[in-house]
Amino acid sequence: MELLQTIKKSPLFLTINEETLKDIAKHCRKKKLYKGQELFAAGNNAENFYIILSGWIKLSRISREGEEVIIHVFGHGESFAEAAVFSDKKKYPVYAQSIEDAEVIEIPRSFFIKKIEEDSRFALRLLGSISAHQHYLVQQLEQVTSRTAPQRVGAFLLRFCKKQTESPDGVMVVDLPYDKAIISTRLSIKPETFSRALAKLEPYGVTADKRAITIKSPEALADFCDVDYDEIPCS
Amino acid sequence: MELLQTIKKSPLFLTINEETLKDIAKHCRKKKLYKGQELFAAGNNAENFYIILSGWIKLSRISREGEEVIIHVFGHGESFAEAAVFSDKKKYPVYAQSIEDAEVIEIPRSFFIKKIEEDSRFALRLLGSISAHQHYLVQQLEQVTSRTAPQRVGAFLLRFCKKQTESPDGVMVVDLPYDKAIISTRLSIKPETFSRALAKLEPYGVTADKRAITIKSPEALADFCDVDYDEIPCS
DNA sequence: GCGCCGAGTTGATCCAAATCAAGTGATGTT
DNA sequence: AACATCACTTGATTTGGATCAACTCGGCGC
Repeated sequence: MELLQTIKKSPLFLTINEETLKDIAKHCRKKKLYKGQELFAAGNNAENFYIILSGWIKLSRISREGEEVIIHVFGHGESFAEAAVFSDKKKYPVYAQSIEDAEVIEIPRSFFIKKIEEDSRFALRLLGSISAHQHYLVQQLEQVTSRTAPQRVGAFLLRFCKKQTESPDGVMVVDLPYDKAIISTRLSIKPETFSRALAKLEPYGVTADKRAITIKSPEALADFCDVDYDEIPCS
Repeated sequence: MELLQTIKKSPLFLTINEETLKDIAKHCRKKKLYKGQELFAAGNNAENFYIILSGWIKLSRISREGEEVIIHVFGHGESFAEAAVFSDKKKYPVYAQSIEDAEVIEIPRSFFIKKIEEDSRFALRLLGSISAHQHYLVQQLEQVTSRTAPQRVGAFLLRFCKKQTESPDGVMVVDLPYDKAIISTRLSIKPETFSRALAKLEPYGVTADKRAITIKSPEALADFCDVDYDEIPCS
């Protein structure tokens, strides 16, 4: 049962025993979304938070002029909207939309509060999760404020792209997770700028073939982007 | 006893009874800081979070080139560093420094975890507080990404400055809380740009006299800055 | 095979903010 | 009173990214 497996692996439920996990699985709902479908709108009452079974969900704000700012993009196994659900106003501050066909687990606040009352570890797990989101936002604010477009693109490649291959000499090939237009909006640059920024990384051994990006020198790229090499997943 | 009064008023301890509040006050430490003193550094073990008794504390990151990015500034009665203390790594991700002579209440994580275990409302209060911080970061990311410098300055005047006076015809005078250099760094613009941006708000009825800013038409300013007028404190 | 559409790229130009430099006025020290 | 320092402002110039336009290429439908 895929839902139970995903719950088991979620950091939200670390250290929780199997019986309780099964009980949780019973109280959660699966929800399927097609590409572009809205899960919730900014201002909606925040009754549920979510864990992703498949696909990608983007959280965004939209200005009065219709300009979209992507705050975060979440993928398989990740949770989101916890902060909104436990905020004082209990309203979603952002729009949630699926980038492609997706499936999410919906966890009701009322149910989770009962769990917290039974066992405070649930609260601590939740705090851990929200803290990770907050850390990400701090990083993004720093990136947008003090890094150039090429640095931001390079940091994205190193931090958020799944490795396809990695050879002993350090050369790696990573996959862009979704359309370049989504990536560029997430990095707060325009698609034309994304193209130019990617091209500017060629001196650091970066070449692109559709969604497959080859990085000949990950450490040089990390240095250029002012990214801690130790922070890169699986490096 | 000022410490107890501040704790009483803190949203972290909303609905907690007087006896428990007194007990909490006993387990917390006061800490005095002089202007420019560092409270904690990025990477330090996060053992305590804080509530401010007096003065201002800024949280910032510093790039390899030494450029400072101010993530947030906190003032009287506000709490900070909760997320770091309850994160998985339990390390501060930012530097904390006092902008001027300040005094803070230090709350140990171990003590607070005991409180959570005794009464889950402590966890819910903490979640509310961290959610508010996260909401602020989302707003900042949106501001930096899609608003011009004058819009950001105007939004700051409306949202974060204490009202000195407000007359029946809507004219208000607000005070800048600290140096313009700190404000400009917080808004991710340079001091020269801050000066020019402030001047550009004159058509919206904004005039400055040292730290006192007169806003003849707050609603027009709110409209220009794409700020919800309803969101402005005490409007 | 052809036409259309979407995703992405490239070229030319513009502009908001940064950078660099110099100046002003208030405050603090001697 | 004189001088130094700090906070801030103003002027001139540069620049990274946006904007606007046009193009390329691959996928899809007929």
